[in-house]
Amino acid sequence: MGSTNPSFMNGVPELLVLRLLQSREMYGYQIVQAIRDETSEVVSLGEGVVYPVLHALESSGAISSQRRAVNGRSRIYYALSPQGVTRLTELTALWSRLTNAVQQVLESEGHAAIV
Amino acid sequence: MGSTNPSFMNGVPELLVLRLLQSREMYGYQIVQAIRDETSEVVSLGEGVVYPVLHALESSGAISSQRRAVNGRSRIYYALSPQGVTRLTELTALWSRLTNAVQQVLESEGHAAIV
DNA sequence: TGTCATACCTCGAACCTCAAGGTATATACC
DNA sequence: GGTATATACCTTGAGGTTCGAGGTATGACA
Repeated sequence: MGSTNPSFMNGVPELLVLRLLQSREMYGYQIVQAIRDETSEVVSLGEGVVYPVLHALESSGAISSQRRAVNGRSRIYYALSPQGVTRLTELTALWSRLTNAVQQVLESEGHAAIV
Repeated sequence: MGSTNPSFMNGVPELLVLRLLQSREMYGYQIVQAIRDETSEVVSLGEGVVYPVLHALESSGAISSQRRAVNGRSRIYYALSPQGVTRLTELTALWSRLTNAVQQVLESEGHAAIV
C-alpha cells in the first residue's frame, strides 16, 4: 500500500518502454525521465523498475543493446527488434481491450439484472 | 507469465467490485459472474480474486455485509458504505488519470527530444 | 575536496493474482 | 437412494510485478 503510483499498473512499464523505443533508440536513464516527463508525473517509474524491465526485454529478444560513449559517459542504448514490434502491437491491443472493458463497467448506468 | 488475463490489471478488481456495488447490493458469486458478463469475458476474475478483495474491502470499512437466505441458499450481500463511495471516487479518478497518461505516451508521435 | 547530476545496477520486502483445491446445499435426473 | 450439476462460500501456495533503498562510478563545477 501507500505507494507513489497507484497499484493498478501491472505490465504498464513494459508497454511504455516498448513504445518509447519505437520512436528512437534510448538509454535507461533517459527512459526513466521520459516516462516521468511525458506523463506529466502521473506515471513515475523508478530505476529499480525500468532497468529490470530493460534486461528482461533484452533476454526475450524484444530489444537489443549497444554500449556507446557520449560526452565521456558510458550509455547503453536500446533499440526495438522486429520481435519487439510484435510484442508492442500485442500489448497495445491488450491494453486497449482492457481499458475499454473497464470503462464499460464504470460507465454502465444501472447494472440492472433485467430491464 | 502466460495467464488468462493480461498482467496489467493490478488494482482493477477493487475498482470493479466497488463500482458494481454502487448500483446495488450483490453477493460474491454474483459479482464474479457480473464482471465476466459485463466485460464480455475480457476481464474474468476468479473467486480466488474476488473473495479476498471483498474481505479486504470489508475490513477497511468500504463495504458492509449481511448474510441472507434466498431460495434456501445462504448468501452474503455486500453494500457500499459512505467510505466506499469515497474510495470509489478516488480510484475512478486515479484510473482515469493513469489511462490518460498511458494513452498520451502511446499516441504521441515523435517523442522527439527537441522540435 | 566536496557536491551534484548523470548513468548503471541489485536486492529484499510488499503486494497482487491465479489456479487449484476444499466445504456445503439445492435441484434434477434416473 | 444415488449421482451430477449449479450455486455459494472459502483458503492456500506458487508465481509474478513493483517499489524503495541501497550501491558503484564518472564528469562538471566551485
